Order: sequence, then C-alpha cells, then structure tokens
Amino acid sequence: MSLRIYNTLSGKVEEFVPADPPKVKIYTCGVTVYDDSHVGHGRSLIVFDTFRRFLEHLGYEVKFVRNFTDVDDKIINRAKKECVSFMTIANRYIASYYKDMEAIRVRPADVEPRVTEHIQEIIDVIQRLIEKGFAYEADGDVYFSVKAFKEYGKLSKRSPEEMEAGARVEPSEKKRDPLDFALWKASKAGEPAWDSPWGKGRPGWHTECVAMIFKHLGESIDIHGGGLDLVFPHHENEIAQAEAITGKPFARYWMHNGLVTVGGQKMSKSLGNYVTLKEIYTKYHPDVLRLLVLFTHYRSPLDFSWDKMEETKRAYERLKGSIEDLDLLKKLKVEAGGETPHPLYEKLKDFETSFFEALSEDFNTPEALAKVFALVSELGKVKNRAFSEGKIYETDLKAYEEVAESLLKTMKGIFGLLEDLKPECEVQEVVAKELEPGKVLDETLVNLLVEVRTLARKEKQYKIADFIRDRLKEIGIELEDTPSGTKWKRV
RNA sequence: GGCGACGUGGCCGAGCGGACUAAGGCGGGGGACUGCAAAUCCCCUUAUCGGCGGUUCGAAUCCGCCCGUCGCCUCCA
Repeated sequence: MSLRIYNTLSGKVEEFVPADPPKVKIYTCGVTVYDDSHVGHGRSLIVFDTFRRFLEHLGYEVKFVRNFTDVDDKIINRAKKECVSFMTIANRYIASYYKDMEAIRVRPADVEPRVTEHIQEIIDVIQRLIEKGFAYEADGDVYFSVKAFKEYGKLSKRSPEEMEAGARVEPSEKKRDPLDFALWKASKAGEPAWDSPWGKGRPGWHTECVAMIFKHLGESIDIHGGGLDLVFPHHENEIAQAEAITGKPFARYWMHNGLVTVGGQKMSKSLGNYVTLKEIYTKYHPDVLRLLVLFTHYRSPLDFSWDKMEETKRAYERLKGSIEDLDLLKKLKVEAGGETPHPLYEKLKDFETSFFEALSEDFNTPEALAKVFALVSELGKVKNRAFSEGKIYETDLKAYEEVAESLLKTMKGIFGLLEDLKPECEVQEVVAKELEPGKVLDETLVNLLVEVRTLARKEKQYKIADFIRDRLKEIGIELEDTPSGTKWKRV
C-alpha cells in the first residue's frame, strides 16, 4: 500500500517515496522555550507524533529530529524581566515542555538538539554562505542576500518583486536589501553572546534548523514539517540557505499542519487567546486532546472551544467504554454455542483495511476515526445482545475479546490513545491530589456504599438505592448497574 | 495592497469529476433493555454541499465572477 501526502512545495498530494528506503529522515521545528506550550503547539506536536508512529507502523526506519530554540529575543526579554539568565528561562520551559509531552503522550524525538549546543555548526553554515557569495557581513551582523538565491519564494509561492511591492518588511540600514534576513546578530550589552569571525553575537533564527539538520540528518532529508505559519519566512529561508550551500533539494516533502483558532482567530500568545496544555490536562484526560486533534484533518484549521472538548470527551468515553466493557462481558454467564465464523471478524478485517487506507491518503485521520467508530458500533451490538439476555455466547465473547484487543493495540500504537486503560482514575487522582490535597476519594468507602445499595435493591428498597446513587453523583461519582454488577466511575 | 486557504445537515467534520440515495462524531426526539437510571443497540432529526454563471453525458468535487470568513506578507506550531 502506498502512502500519499500533500507536499507544500508542489501544492499537490504526491506518492511518498523516501530517498533511501526503508530509512526516513524527518525534521520538525520545535518550540521556542520562553513560556508554557499551548494547544496550537500541542496540535503540531500531536500531528507529527502520530504521523511518525504511522510511518513506523508501515515499516519505515524513521529518524526523527525536533529542535529547541533556546536563545532568541523572547527568551532574552523574559529573562530580563525576571532578572535571571536566559538559560534559566530556557531550562525551565524545556522541563515544562517535557512534562507536557509526557502528559499528552508525544514521544521524544530521536534527537532533540538545542541551538546553544550548535553555535559552531551555525557559524560554519554562515561562513559557507559568505564564501559562496550568498551572505555578507555588515557591522557585526551577517545577512543572507535574498536576491542571490534565484529560487527564493518557491515554497511560499511568492516572488521577491511582489514582496517588495507590499513592503511591510522592516527597513534596516545595515541590510543591502529590505528582504535580506539576519543570519547572525551582533549582541548588545547584557545579551548572550558567542565569539564568531564577525565579533560577539548570536545566531538569527533561520539558520539553526539548517545547521542541525546538516549535523543530525544530512544535507537532504525526506520530510520537513511544522505549522502553516512557518512556511514564510522561516521555511523559505531555510531552503534558501541550505540549497545555496549544497545545490541539492533540502527537503523532498514539506508538510504543514493547519493552525488552531479560537472563534475563528489564530491562537497565539500575542492575541492572548491561548489555552495552555497544562490547563487542558488538568481538566480532561490528555487523550481527549489527542482525539480532538485527530478528529480534524491535519491541514484544516481547528477551531478550539471548551464545548468541543466536551463533545470529544463523550466520543472518547464511548471508544474507551467499548474496550472496557470486555471486563463486564466476561463476568456474564457464558453459554456454549453462537455463530461460528463470527461476523465480528469480518468487520475487523474491513476495519483494518479501511483504517490504513484512510491514513495512507494524505494522513486522513478523521476518516480513519470513522472506521474506528464503525467497529465500536459493532462491538456495541454484541454487548447489547448480551446485556439484554443476561448471558453471552462463547463465540461472542471470544470474538469480542479478540476484536477489542486488536482495536486497542491499533489505538495505542498509532493514535497514542488508551495507552493505560483504566488510566482515568489514576490520572485524575494525581491531579486531584495536586489541586485539593484533602479531597481524595476513599475507594473502599465508595465500594461499601455500592454494596449497601446493592442490598437495598435486592430488598426492593428503591428509594434508598436511588438516594445513594443521587448523592454519590453529587460528589462526582456515577453509578452504572449492569448484569455483571454495579460499576462506578469519577466524572 | 500582494499571495493563499476555506464556506457541506442543529453543531463539529470527512469526501474534492460517476459505488454521493454525501462517512463519522456530538446534540435533540422516539423505541428496545432496566425497578428507575446509566451504558449499549435500533429508528428519526439528516443534507441538492455560500450565491450566480460556465465546462462536461455527468459537479459538493473543474473554471469564472460575486458574497463571507480566515491565514501569511513582522516573532509565531
């Protein structure tokens, strides 16, 4: 089965063929560590994390690199504000980032380089550009000469001429051309600085990814990814630098995820309309965020709202429930017989085929999820029959078990969902402890109440039984009576 | 101003020339099951795909114009 993905460079969906199969080299632009990550960052991270898992599943040997920008204006400004060094800020938010990634199950990349550990490599790139006549020094700064690179604009589909007409580019006396961009910035007093052939300074933003890719992946990679907002100028500038040096295609496929919006407007720090990942996962199981992201095609905009989180949570609980229900079914009276080539197996086969077909066509996760929920419905039918009859046929149970386990394996492995089934209690417990230390539930006490209620129901004391159920609900515990007994969960 | 994307049922969201009598999720209504709920299932809500014109045997899907929304052009996932 061939994989097809949309390539920003060509503007088309193309068949994906790595340069040196089965190896696949991927690089995505990571975060600038000056504050906590928000849902916009989260989306990009989740999209590429899932895509990487899918590639691995297809049998590719993926080498995945994702960087940290740990020195730039925003970090420096924040450091000044707090009267600490920029490294303190960077380290703090790298730690925070790792906490977030663990929570939302984004696996670490194979290499996670930091700019400050690649200063020499960056200087080397700049020097090569100067030697080749693509860059020039001006009073301690170094700029890339955009006009010297004739293919400039090929990724973002714009020409230098057009851009000069629009001319919102900041004029600088040091630049020979307003479109030129900084590769190296002479440092001002009190700013982090490194020695260079052009004096003390620090790297401009666009060079770091080139230097890190050259070092960790080579001169040409298979896939370069990032948010749509990086297409111009960042990725365009990367191409200019890398290809000016090597004369080879820098990345063969460029993948860009759509942005997260709030009420239709881009989620961003500057607009102040952002929601941090920490806020998300203290209120919801992190899987709900992953599912929310996967429910929209990666190239479409995703409009975030808390209502949507609620909707997604219900869908998530249905998915999770279909797998957890296996435990309930196992407790039923099992009766010999039932359909022998069980129809569920056929459904499972259909699912597996269509699920991977959907992902292979420009990574269509919403369509893949449609297939998931079709299977969930099939499982529900079996459950419905069993619960209605108060017993289950042997073949039903066996088929349910195998299908549920297979589905769970796929959800875990590729979508990164349901990695710890029955995780909800644990996760929420941890959160609850952090938030309100005194308010941790005593499970044995809840179980006791449930037992008392079961007795009451046996005696047909329904008023008492309902009272217990209602009161438990008020303190956040929901009861569900099943033929296999009563189960409860926190809400 | 320049470049680009999008507009699908109550909401979200796939589909991007013929298996579309348009996937899936969420919500609402009815029913089965249940002491009652919950969970699950079944049925309905539920679609001529922003508007107009064109290309085609055939268009949600291609082209043009218009309206609306958003993104990039400055740091941004």
